Amino acid sequence: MDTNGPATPTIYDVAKRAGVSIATVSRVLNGLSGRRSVSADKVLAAVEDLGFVPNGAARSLSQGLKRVIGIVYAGGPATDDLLDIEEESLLYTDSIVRGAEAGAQRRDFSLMLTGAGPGDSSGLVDRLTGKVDGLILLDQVLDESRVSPLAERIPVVLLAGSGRLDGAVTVRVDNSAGMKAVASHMVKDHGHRRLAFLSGLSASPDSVSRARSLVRWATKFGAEVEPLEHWAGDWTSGGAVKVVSARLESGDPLPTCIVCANDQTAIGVLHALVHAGYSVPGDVAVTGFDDIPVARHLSPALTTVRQPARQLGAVAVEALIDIVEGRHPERHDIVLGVDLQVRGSCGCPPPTIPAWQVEV
Amino acid sequence: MDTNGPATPTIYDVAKRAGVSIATVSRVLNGLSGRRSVSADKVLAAVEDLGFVPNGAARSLSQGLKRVIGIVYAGGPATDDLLDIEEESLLYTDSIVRGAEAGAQRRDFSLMLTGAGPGDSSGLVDRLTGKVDGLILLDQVLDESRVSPLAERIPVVLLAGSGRLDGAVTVRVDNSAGMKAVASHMVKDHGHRRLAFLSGLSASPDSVSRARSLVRWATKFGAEVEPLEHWAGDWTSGGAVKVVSARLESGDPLPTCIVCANDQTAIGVLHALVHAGYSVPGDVAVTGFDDIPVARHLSPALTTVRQPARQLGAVAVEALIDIVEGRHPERHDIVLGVDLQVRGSCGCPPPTIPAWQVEV
DNA sequence: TTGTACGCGTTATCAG
DNA sequence: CTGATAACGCGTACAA
Repeated sequence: MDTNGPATPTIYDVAKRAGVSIATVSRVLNGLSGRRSVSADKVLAAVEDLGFVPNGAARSLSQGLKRVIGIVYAGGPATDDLLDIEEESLLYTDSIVRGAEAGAQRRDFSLMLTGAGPGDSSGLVDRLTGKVDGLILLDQVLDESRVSPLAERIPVVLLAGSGRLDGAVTVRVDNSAGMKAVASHMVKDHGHRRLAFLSGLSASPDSVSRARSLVRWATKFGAEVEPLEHWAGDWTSGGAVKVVSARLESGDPLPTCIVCANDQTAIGVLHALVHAGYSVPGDVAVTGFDDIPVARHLSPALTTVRQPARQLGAVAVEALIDIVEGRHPERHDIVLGVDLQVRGSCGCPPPTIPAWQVEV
Repeated sequence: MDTNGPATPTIYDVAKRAGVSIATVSRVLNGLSGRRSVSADKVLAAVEDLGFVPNGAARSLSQGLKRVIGIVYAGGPATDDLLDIEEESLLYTDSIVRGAEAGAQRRDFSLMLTGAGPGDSSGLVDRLTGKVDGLILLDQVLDESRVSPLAERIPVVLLAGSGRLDGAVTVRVDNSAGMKAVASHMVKDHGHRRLAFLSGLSASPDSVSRARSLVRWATKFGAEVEPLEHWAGDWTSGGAVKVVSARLESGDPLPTCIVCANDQTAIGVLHALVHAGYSVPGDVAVTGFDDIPVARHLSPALTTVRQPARQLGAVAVEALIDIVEGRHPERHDIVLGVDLQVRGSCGCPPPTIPAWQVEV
C-alpha cells in the first residue's frame, strides 16, 4: 500500500517536475502565457504526468471568489419513509435545481445543495454561507424577516417570494396571469359559476397570491368562489384528500370546479373525488398549477398552469452571479410568464396526440 | 451606499473587537475552550455583532479537508425544451440526490451537484475534483475505464455500476432479486409463457444485469424470453414507443408480457399499446423497474420493482465519507435490496386502498 | 518571458 | 488559558 506516496500533487510539484517556477505553472494553466512557449509544453506534460488538479480552496482563498453558489430548498432530511408518499411534490423543486445547475455551469460556477427542514434553518444557512459566494432561497425556507439581515452579508436571490424585499432580488412566476387564464377558461369557456380554490400553506406568498388572483378574476367574469377557509390545503395530496373529505361530510353541495394551488393538491382531489364516486370532469372539473411531469399521465390528464421551472432556476442563478460579480441587476423583481396547458380534467376533450408526443 | 463599508468580517475583526487574539477566537468558535470563560462571552458577542461567518475556503485550506462531496449525474444542461418530455426519467436521479444530501448533512458535509452531458465529461469532473473531497458518480457518467485512474487521485463511489471496479466502491441494487421476483410473479402466478424484456441503453450495467437475470429466472420457471435484439430501448418512454411500434409493424405476435428495464420505458409501452388498441393488462401485461412516484398514478397502476433510491444516495455518501476520513470500508460492493410492488398492470386486481394511502 | 515573495483567512503548534 | 506565528496552495504584483 502506497500510503505515504506522493499525496495529491501541488503546484510546487508540477513546477519542480517541469523545471520552472510556480508562477509559470499558474500562468500556463490560466492561459496568461504565450500560446506555445517551450516551457508551456513542459508544464502541460508535468500536469498530465502527475494528474495535477488545482486545489479549489487555495484558489478561492487567493482570489476571494469561491465560484460556488448555494441553493436551499425546503423539506430536507425528514423520515425516509414518510416523504416517499409526497415525493411528487419535490419534483417541481428538482426541476428548478436542474435549471440552476445548468445556469451555474454556463458561468463556470458550481452548485451547492442544501435541504432545510421545516424548523429553524438559520444554522444550516450560516454553515452554507461560508462556503459560497451567493445564496438562492426557495419558497418558505426562511422567514422573510430573516432574509434582509442575511442579504447584507451575502448576495441573496429569492425564488417565489412575495416580491418586494429589501436587499434581495426575487424571481417568481406570474401567478396573476396564470389564474386569470384558469378563470377565463373555466368560467367563460366552460360556464362554471361556483368555484373553489384549494390553497397551499397559508403562509406561502405563492398560495396567497394565487388565491387572490383567482377570486379577482373569477368574480370579474361573473362567477363566485367559495369561502377560502373551507378549502385550506397544505400543498400535499394527502392534505387535499382531507379537505375534500371534510367538504363531502359537511353536506354542502360541491362546487362544479375545484381550482388547486398546485398539481400535487390536484392529484389528491382527483383521487378523493373518484373514490367518493364522483366523475371528473363530469361532476366536478379540476385544475392544477405547476405542470409537473406526472400531470399529463393522470386520468383524466390534468389541465394546469405550466411554470417554467427549469428556467426559473436558471434565471435565478444568472441574476445571482451578476450580483456576485459586481454587476447590479436592472430589476429586483423578475417575473416569468406561465401558460395554461389544457388537457382533460377541465372538461375539454383529451387531445388527439398522445401524451408522449406533447411538445412544449 | 456603503460600498466601502466593512467587507465581510474576518477572524481578525472579531479578535480586535473582543480584545483578544485570533487564536482565542478560533478556539471559542470550535469549542476547544473552557465552557464559560470571560473572553468566550466577549468573542461570542463580537461574532454576533459583526455577523461573522468563517471563510470556508480558508478553513479548507488550513485543515486539508473541504467537507464537500461532489455528485455527478448524467443528463446535464441539454436543450431546455427537449428534456422536459423525459423529465420523469430524471426523477429517480433526483431521489438519489436527495438521499445523498441528507446523508451528507448528517455528517456535516455539503453536497456539490454537477450534471454531465452525454459527451466527454472528464473536464467537468476535473473541475469538480478540485473543489471536493470525494466523488459520487451515477450510472453512465464516465466510462468505467476512466474511473480507476480517477479513483487513485480522489475517493470515488460508483452508483449502479457493474460491481467489481478497481479502486472505487460500488453501491447498487439487487437487480437479480428484482428480476427473480418479476419472473416468479408473471410466470408462476400469472402463467405467462412468452415474455419480452425491453432494455435500457445496452452499455449500462444495470440494463445488462437486469436482462440477464430476467432471462435466467424466466427460463428456469418454464417460460421463454423473446430475442433481446428486437427489444432494445434506451431508458426513455420515447424510445419504448418506437420499439413497440416496430414490433407491431413487424407482424410478429406480441408476447403476453413485457418486462421493462425501468418505469420510464414502461410508461412508453403503456401509451403505445393503448394507442394501438391493446388493453393492459388484458392483452399484454407490463412491468417496470424503479417505482418512480408517477408509477402508482398511471392507469393501470404500474407493477414494478421498487428501488430504495433515497437510501441508495445516503449509503453512497456514507461510504464515501468513510473513505475520505480514512476509514476503509468493509465491502467494496454494496448491494441494496428491492421489492416488488404489485399493482394493476400485471393483471392483479387493483388494490382496494387508494393510491394516496399506500405506505412503504 | 521568467522567478521571488507576499497575501488571502483559518487552524494548529508551541512558548509563555 | 492565552498569544505570536508557521503552515495550507494558489494567484499575482514586482523585479529581473
